[in-house]
Amino acid sequence: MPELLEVEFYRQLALGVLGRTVTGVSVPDKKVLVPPLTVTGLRRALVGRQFTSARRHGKLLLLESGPLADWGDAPAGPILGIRFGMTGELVVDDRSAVDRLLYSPGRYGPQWVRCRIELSGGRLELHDPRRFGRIALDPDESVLGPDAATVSPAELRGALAARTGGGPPLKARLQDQARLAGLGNLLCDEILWRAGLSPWRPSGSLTGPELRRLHRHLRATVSDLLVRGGSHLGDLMPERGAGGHCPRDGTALVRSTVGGRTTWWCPSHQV
DNA sequence: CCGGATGTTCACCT
DNA sequence: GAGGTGAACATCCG
Repeated sequence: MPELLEVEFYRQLALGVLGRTVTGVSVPDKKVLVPPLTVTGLRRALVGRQFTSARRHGKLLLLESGPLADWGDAPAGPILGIRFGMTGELVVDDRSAVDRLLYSPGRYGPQWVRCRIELSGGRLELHDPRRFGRIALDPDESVLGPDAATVSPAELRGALAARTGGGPPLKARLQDQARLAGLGNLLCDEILWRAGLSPWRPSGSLTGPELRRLHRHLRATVSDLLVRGGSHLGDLMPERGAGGHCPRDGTALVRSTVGGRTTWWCPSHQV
């Protein structure tokens, strides 16, 4: 997916639908709806309302809807929650937010539109070739940890704290959305590479200075790659593959599986 | 044809 | 209970 950075771009794109009225809903792929949500349920929930805000929590995009009428006491509508899975992309009025994804635009297929919300003057669509994306109403945000883009040093320390032993590998814990929301596979590799920390370090084994260093690089990497335009534009990314070398010291990168995900790291300076 | 892919979840071990 | 592993999901791409 779409990690935190891409979802943030989607959020910015979604700002363009605020204040416009939902006129219809179609769901070419029913699988995207999280049970018990149905097409008619989604339609009844949204048609006639306007989206009032676009928020993001980790990799979850949240579109809040307003009341059906402009009466002062009419209740606000539900929150539309969108998860993008591995290949999901938001398209608003036929515009996408990200230049390059794995299955990227330029290769748009109408067959990949999994959900479409018609709005006055246009539409909001979820494109998703691989069909891991999901849409829910009023998603439970309480299951998510603090957002990685704004996490404080104390919150990061808490997220990495181990209850038993040294804890799981650092990278596995950084990707645990219940502890810290928003980091995915690529961002974690880039952050750990910049911070000079091995993905295998037990998450609870970091010293005070190492925690501060990780926090600094985490925040800096997120803002840096937000400017660059995506998770795939990190310094490590071009070397992240067979035969790749560390851009910092030239050491051959090592491929491991950490927390179930392919991990590329420098055995020389990531300790 | 095969392996792998920016993710989540569940079953099954230890 | 915590944590690890592997598989499943589904589809496309190199």
